[in-house]
Amino acid sequence: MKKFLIVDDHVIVRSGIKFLLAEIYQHAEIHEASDGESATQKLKEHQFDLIMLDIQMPKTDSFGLMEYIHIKYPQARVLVFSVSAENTYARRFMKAGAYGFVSKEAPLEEIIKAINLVLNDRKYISESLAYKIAEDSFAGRSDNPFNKLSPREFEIVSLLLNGQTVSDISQSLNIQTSTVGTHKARLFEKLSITNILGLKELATAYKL
Amino acid sequence: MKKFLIVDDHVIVRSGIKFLLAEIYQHAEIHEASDGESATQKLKEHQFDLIMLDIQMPKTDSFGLMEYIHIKYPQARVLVFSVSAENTYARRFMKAGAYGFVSKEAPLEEIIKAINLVLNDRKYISESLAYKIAEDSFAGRSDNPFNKLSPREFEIVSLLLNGQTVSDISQSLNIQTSTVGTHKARLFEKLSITNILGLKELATAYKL
DNA sequence: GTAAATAATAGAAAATTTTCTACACCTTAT
DNA sequence: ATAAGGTGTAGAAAATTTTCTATTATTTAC
Repeated sequence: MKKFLIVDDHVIVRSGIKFLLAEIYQHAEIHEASDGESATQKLKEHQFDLIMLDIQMPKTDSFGLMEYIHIKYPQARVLVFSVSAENTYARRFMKAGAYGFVSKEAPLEEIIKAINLVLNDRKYISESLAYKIAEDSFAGRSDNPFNKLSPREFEIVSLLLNGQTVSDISQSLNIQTSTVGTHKARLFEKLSITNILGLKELATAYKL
Repeated sequence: MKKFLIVDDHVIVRSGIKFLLAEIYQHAEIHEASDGESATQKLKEHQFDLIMLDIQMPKTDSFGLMEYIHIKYPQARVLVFSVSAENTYARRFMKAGAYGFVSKEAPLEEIIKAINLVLNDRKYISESLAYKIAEDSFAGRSDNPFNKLSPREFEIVSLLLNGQTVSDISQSLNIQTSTVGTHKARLFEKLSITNILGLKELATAYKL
């Protein structure tokens, strides 16, 4: 009989996962924890086969919890859940000993697949995420997308984040607006974003 | 027999709610929609008693959906879900015809209570939220600059923060780009900002 | 019950941004 | 040494956004 632990602060999400697990593993014993503290308590009391860990919990350092589980209970497999398919997090968690990483947005089949694989000691990350990671390391780059930019492009990123418009920038740098436009278009392309908010998000994510 | 519709982009959350509803209402007919489009489709096909609506969905304007439901299917009760207990949103949704507003972080009992009340034509908001709203109106305060905005302006703020351009919005809302432009200019003026990054900052500061 | 303010809407013109194409100048690798 | 690729630059055209002005409801205030 398998033992599961679900760590997530939202009762609705826990129920959803519980329901899902109960469907696949008829005789499973399923426990829940809504924060790091109750999770460590549960870990003391039981020996779990699989831990489903949400990574965004307000009062809990889920990364710390991940490391703790990996050191203290290395036999337990951890499948990490996140709201958005975010590769920065994924890599760190996998490195810290997680066995799988799956987005809450993923279709049911993918989630089930991830659970089954992880329970059989195979690692799992979604295809799109795998692709992203592969793409990054293939380029021999660190994962910081801003490294792809040329000096001039990076300069323009700063000004853009400073709230300057294309024409402001063309004035500051004494170049034509079309030149600024070209730089902007090229850097958006390189960063795979479509608007200033995307840039802001990236900059925040990479603590620029 | 009650008919329910769950609108949420996360399959896990939908399952959680579904499971919960099925427990309380044994013979309920429960439908799901993962975005605005499939939701409107479902609405055409069935007459729902209760609609559980998540307010943060990437590709969907949930506020617009709320208004649409209220106008097109006024008999349907809508219970709005949000990740964080956020009062700015709550008030607007209630005004737009929602019957209840509950946080995903709320304990199960509270969620059940909300569902039951709303199904019996009673409105529901959480105690903490009620308190916040009361506090706000007591102080008669305009502390939150977003309160200065008209409903339409606020709607446009959401879409703008969602990364939509002026023309995207004009399409979504079926109005002219110049109209969107006017709204945008007016709301920028009211919020004393000059660009989208300022809006993003404000939104972050006020936990919008 | 009427006047005044607020809200939602656009048409037209002006301003700005984006796109497309192109060119010269560096590196860099074969 | 030459081709290939990235970089910085724009002109011109196209597309989008902004601004200005104005109309029509709707709400609010007195």
